[in-house]
Amino acid sequence: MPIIVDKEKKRESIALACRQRLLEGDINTLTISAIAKEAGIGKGTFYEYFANKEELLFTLVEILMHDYNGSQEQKLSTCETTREKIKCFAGFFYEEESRELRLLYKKFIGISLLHKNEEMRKFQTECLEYYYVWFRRLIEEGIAKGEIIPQTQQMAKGLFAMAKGMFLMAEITDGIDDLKGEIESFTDELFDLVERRR
Amino acid sequence: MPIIVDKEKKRESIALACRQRLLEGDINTLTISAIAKEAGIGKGTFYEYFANKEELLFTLVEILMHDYNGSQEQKLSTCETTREKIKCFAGFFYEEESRELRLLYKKFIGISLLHKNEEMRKFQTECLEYYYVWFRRLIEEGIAKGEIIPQTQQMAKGLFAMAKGMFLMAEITDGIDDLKGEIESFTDELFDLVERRR
Amino acid sequence: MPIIVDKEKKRESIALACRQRLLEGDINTLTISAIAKEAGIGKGTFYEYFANKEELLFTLVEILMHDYNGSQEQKLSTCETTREKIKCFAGFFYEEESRELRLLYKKFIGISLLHKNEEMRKFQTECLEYYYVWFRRLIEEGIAKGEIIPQTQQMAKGLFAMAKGMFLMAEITDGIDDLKGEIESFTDELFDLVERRR
Amino acid sequence: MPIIVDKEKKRESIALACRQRLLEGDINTLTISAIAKEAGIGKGTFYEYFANKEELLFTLVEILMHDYNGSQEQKLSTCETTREKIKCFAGFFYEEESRELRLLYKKFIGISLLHKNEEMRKFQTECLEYYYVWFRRLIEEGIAKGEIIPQTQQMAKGLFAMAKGMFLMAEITDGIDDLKGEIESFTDELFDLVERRR
DNA sequence: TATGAATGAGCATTCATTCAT
DNA sequence: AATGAATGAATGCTCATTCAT
Repeated sequence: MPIIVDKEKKRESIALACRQRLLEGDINTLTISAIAKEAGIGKGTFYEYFANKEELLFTLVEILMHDYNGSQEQKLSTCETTREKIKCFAGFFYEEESRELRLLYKKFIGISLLHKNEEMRKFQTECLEYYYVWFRRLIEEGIAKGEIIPQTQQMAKGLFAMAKGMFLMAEITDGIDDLKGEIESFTDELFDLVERRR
Repeated sequence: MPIIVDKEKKRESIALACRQRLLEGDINTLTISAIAKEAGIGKGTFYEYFANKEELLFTLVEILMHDYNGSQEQKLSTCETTREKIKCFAGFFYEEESRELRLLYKKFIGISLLHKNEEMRKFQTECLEYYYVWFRRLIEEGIAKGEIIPQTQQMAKGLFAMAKGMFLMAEITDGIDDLKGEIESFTDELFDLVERRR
Repeated sequence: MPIIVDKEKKRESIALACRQRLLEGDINTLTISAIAKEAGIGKGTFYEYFANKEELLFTLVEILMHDYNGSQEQKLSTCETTREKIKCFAGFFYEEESRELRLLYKKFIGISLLHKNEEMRKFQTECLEYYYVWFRRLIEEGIAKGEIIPQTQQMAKGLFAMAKGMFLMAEITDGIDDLKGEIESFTDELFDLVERRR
Repeated sequence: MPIIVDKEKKRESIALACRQRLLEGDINTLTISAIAKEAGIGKGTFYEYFANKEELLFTLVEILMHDYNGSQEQKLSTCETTREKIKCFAGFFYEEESRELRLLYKKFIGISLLHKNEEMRKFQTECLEYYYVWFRRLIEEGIAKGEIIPQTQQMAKGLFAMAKGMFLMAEITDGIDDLKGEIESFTDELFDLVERRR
């Protein structure tokens, strides 16, 4: 009888084996040979589990994202005010905890900007949707609790975009020294304006 | 008597010759051979004017940016309110006029996110500074004229980041249908909050 | 009690399972993986029944040839004159009935021409002998019945070669539109010359 | 100023350098690396002159064919009767002189039978046409000179096909010991039948 | 007996870069 | 100054075959 392997488990283990290399270098630097060596498998074996290098990247992001989401959900539940929750949420862009995922995400965006890859686009859209829905729910709760004014709802996407834009600017220029400060201060300013005075 | 060629002029003409190809495809797609053919020069000649492909890209962006800045300056001078000026400024991210420059800029960011290129980083920082200074001046003028409240100053970077983040999200996902609308509506909401009632 | 499988039966069923794929594509296109999938067996199992892909091809040709020979024998028995019999015999090269076998045979010849494969050569020789003996018997009968002159005997191989050559030319060039017509007309011309006037 | 090479000359020299290898082995055996080594060039250089391996094969056949055609034309001019000319023509299939070309031609047919290659088909059709036209002219001359009866014209293609079929059978089976004898004897038999008695 | 996971040798192809002229 | 012929390192990918179970 043949050896039966848990394909999904092995996929993940291969992806995880490349984690360090993928964080350090560019995906183009990571050759199939290197992947195979890193994962301790043969070159041909890689293709038994992935159709191409991009798929490996997807898999890795999915794993890291799944892990992160869990811990993030917990963290959010400890926040009291909406303002805190938003800040906690934005922590993705600067907290140590999400460093790896962030690094990968950054590269993801890079690839997306350079290549017209439909798979990638779909994946990015899904990620965005996922977090955006989450984010909007925070705002809704804030409004429901009377913490913030309803107009804030319209600003949700913009607030979200601000954090992302800030992060990316920080990544590619020397113009932003204190990313956390910048994001939080903008958020605070905005909240000072939209929060109901009580 | 040797023909004296204006090195800089030739550099520009070579870069400009690749404009179309660079807009359409990825920079990796554009081989040195293709550049040479496109510019009507020999492959070896390329290396007389550029050290590598990135340099050609820099040159092209500089040219397009220079052109754009001129027309943008004019346009801004016709705006009356600060709010209008900001919107006009953000037009970079969606106006037809800046389409080409935007496309290139997008690819620029992509490359910057993927590779640790010091040259690139410097260039990006300069670009950012250039526009950011400009942008802040708009805000300052608005405050001076009493159109907006002083706190807006602190929000300048964030507003700027929002537009950029919005643009990039639109580029890599299907989640933003109406980029112009999104940017303008956030700007409007914010201005409604920060504008001094007169 | 182990299940006793008729090895030969299984060989045939595997070969037959690949019939379609073998007719459509090149033998190099048909990978061992594909064979296994097509036959619903494991890749390793293939090697239990065949030493290599060529063997599978042999088996398939043998099966189809055996079937064809049966029906051909019947058909020949309904022909009256030797001329008709020869034509019926040559039908192999253009009749719908033998299409599949012909297609495979063609590929067989292709392989034989490209590779020095002793197995293949033996197989081809046997096939040739088989048909040639048959063919010569037809001629002999014709002579015995007084339909054709004895010299025809010497021409048997040539007539046979003509049909094959015609077929192969038709397969590899656009120079022969009406294969059946060409073969029959040559045969007729020849028979007009060799037939005893009665 | 750059080095200017006669592209056509170099193409031919590369093709010729592979002559031996191509005659000995299969075209699949001849890797690009081997070609490069054989021709004393770099692997990349091969692609400067040929789009793929098939093109190299074409080129080689064209060269050999061109050479052969010249000497064949001469030989034919020394034949007196049409019968002799036909035999001389058929010499292609067994004379020592055409051995190399024949070997290549055989492989050509093999490839054509195995793959649906439009380029190849075109090439084969052209070769066939070329020789066939030549062959038919021989027959026409024979008729004009009153050596053979007009019906022979109709048999031209068949005679041609016979020689080819005979040759191919000889190549792939052990059934034909004396190719020259077989072709000549069939031709003789036929000529005895079609030649005007004088 | 049957299997399918694992493998790695092997190949075509690309392209930045060099350098003789 | 300009050129383009030459190059070979580098890479993604395929697939027949093996073998532990």
